[in-house]
Amino acid sequence: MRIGELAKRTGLSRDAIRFYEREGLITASTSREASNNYKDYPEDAVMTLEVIRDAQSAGMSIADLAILLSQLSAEAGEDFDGDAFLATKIAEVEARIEGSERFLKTLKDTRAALAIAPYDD
Amino acid sequence: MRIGELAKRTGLSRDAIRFYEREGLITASTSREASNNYKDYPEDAVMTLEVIRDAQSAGMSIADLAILLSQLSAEAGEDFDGDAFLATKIAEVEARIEGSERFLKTLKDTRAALAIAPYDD
DNA sequence: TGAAACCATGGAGCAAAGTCAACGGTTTTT
DNA sequence: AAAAACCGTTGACTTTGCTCCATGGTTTCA
Repeated sequence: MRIGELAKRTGLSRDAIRFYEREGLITASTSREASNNYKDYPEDAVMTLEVIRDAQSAGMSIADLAILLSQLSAEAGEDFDGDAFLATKIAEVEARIEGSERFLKTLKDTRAALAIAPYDD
Repeated sequence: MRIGELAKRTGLSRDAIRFYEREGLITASTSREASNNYKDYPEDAVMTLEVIRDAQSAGMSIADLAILLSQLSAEAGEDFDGDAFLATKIAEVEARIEGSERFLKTLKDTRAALAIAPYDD
């Protein structure tokens, strides 16, 4: 598919998608039919971009994602030690979720406190 | 306390603490004993900085935090409508946690997939 | 058959969240 | 009493993750 459709389906801007492509997070075939020089993005780019979105919620950087996505598509048993990297990232994400949940509680408590006596001046 | 101790106790850099102070997230009394011009940070700055840390895990911006912290210390019943703001932020944080958890699952699945057949080439 | 909409590339620009360096003053340590 | 460690202020700089602009070619719609 072309970039416009991909943008529509993911809700990302074309520029963001091109940026991710430059960073190696997704790939597109370019020289296919040779006629125009439009790029052709594979169907699964949609899913990859969704993973990227979630990963950013979790605080992953683009650089980390480039490594992680190569792990995702790795054949089991590369010589690169992806397991240690994955273990580190899992721990980081878990820590972030914990921090986020503490903060969520702070927000909710604050809201409750403000709700109890909203106009007692 | 002085900035050095605060930095040590929170694990933040002095520069980061000064930055947060400039942004209005914490306050320090400056003209106290008039002798030196060192700032004096209150005990509860430690806790505030910990909240800031958690808030950043949750993806809050400094600008949002400035508003939120004023809510935190607000007397119940200000005329500013903090409730709507809090509700929005709660929804945002919840969405982020969900995204993070989806991503965490992706990471764990990936790790498991790589672990099953690590060296079957 | 145009006009409007789409595409690629390259590079400049931007906001956020700090970091770093320099300067001159103050405490603390030795 | 030095030296080392700390403090405040100012302002420039850095990184990250994009966005925006200009240019020029390609499809698609009316």
